[in-house]
Amino acid sequence: MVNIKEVAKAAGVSASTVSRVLTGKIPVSAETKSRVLAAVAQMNYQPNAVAQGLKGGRLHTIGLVVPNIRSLVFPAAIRGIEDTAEQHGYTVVLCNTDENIDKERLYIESLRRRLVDGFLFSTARPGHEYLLDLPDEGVPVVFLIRQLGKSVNTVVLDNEGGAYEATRYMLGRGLRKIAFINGSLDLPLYRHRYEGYQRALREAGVGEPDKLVIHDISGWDDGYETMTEVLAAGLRPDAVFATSDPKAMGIIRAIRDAGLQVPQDISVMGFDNLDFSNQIDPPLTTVAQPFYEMGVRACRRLIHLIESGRSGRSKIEVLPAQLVIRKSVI
Amino acid sequence: MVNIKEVAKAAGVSASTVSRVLTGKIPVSAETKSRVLAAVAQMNYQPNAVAQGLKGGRLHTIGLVVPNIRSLVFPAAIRGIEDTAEQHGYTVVLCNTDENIDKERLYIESLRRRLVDGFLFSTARPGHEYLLDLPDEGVPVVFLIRQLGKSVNTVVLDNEGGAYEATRYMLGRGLRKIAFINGSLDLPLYRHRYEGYQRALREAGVGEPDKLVIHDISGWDDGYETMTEVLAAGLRPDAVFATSDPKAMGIIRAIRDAGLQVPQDISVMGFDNLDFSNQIDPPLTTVAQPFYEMGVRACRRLIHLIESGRSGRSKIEVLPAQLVIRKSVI
DNA sequence: CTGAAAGCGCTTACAG
DNA sequence: CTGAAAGCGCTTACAG
Repeated sequence: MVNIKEVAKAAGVSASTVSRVLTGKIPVSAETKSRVLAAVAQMNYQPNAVAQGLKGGRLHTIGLVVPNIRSLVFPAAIRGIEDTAEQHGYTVVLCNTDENIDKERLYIESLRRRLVDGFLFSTARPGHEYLLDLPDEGVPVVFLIRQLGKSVNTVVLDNEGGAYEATRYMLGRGLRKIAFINGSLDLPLYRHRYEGYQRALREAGVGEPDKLVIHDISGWDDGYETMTEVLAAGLRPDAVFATSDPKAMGIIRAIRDAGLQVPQDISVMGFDNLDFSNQIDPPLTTVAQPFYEMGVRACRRLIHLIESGRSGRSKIEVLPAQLVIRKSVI
Repeated sequence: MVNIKEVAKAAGVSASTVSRVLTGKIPVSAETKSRVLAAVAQMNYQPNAVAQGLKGGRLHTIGLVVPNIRSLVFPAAIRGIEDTAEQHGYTVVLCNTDENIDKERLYIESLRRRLVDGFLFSTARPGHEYLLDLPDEGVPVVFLIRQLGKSVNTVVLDNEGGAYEATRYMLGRGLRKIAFINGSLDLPLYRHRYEGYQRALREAGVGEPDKLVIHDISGWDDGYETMTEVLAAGLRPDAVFATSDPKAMGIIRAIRDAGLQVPQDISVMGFDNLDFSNQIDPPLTTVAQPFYEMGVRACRRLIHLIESGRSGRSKIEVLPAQLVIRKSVI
């Protein structure tokens, strides 16, 4: 690839001048400017980003660390992140940790070697408190979807509010015995969903159903097994609130395999509104997360941190959830 | 972050020596070596990868360009790529093009500015022939999943063989009138699936069903509409071979919405074996693509290209497909 | 407005 | 085996 010296030579100026024309901050005479620009265009010159990075200390690159790229929730957010990064001239480096803390540490270590100007994490959870030290070491960091403490800038969903609305909706449909099949309470997002569910029940004067509030369930297979056990135990909720769409999918399968119908016999509420949630049978009534928007906000905030050079007061931004009514709740 | 000079000072040696200890190719006395290593460990020194990249010309980074990260097929391959890259000390930069050629060009341009040592593309298709020029310009390139011409190293599925086996299986189940709902024939992968289907029919002495071979269908909604029209036109295939799982999902929905049952009235064969294909009702019989393995092979090949520094003879590697029998074919 | 010089943090011939 | 020097390709004070 052609470098700045060759361009300078072709334009009959010094390398400094070429650089000044391209960065555009320092005045250059119109005449030389056009000469340089012509040479740049003609030689198809692109400044070497690595050299720029070495000089300026920034490579205009963002490290995005997600627990699992196959989980369907992260790809949606990634698009928002990517689009925003691109608009600001940043490139996104994607890292998948499999929820493995050693893998995460390795990535952070390797990317901190100047390859990355800042990090976006969707992997925050108890046990990962060391992430909280990064800002103090001068590394710009934003958390996304998952939160941990209050000291780091974060973009999350209003999980409590979303679960509250969904539960209220089910109560409004006359459903009373609403099972709650939840993820791990280690994650604040599942804790908050549980709190939203509890608040709605409390306000309606309805108690939590016995043996039908189950935590620590993850994914479709786990959802399937859990619901199969619930039904095998002779428990018959009016509805099941699954705190993720994959869980809802497994739960629907279990209900059907038990010879019952959704929503005629048991209603099912999901949470996420993943791409496929409209495609299954019955189309899933669920709580939509604005994944794309969360990605955009988080990325903007990070770029701001990077470019302003100071951390400022950290802020937790909470985006509203939205109930999407389809056919899985009666 | 601490730099090599500070480490050198702490160890009482020159920067050159620190570098030599760390790169390990040039002999250093055991005594100084241990002194340097101690300083490195104590100061937690990590060489600045950007400076290394500027010097050596390589940043140990791979650009991965996919058409759509939300499509469910790419995330599976990405894991294989990422794991392989990590093993070899490479980082993956993910780019999503939305099948938009301008976006693709922009990414290539920005990443070629030395940020990336080579590219992995899953976006090859007619109209993107300019990708074929990259190897000639000295950029290591490997195509993955999609192919274009024969001049670039490529890792793809045996699409013809997979479709052939699937069709043979359906014929073996006594199904004769097998509709074929396919993607765009612009992509060799769909052309090859069509050829496999044709070969199986031909060998069985069964003709292609009238009006039931439909190309250019993409995704679940398109699949749903197409199948709805087929049924509305009074056509009643014994089976439908959908050349992607999302299409199969939409087709199953359409069949059910028309008051028919899968597989009792109409069988449905998918293609991909995505994560959710086992979760839907009925669990999908489909052709599995070894996405992870394709990612591994493609990434290995690219790293080999990068490190050997020569392009060698390009090779198209074809991995076998595997029929996964579940419940959607009678 | 413009050029020559210094320097970003490394690596690697060149001497010794 | 080890240090001093040069250089990777830029950018940016420093002179003029």
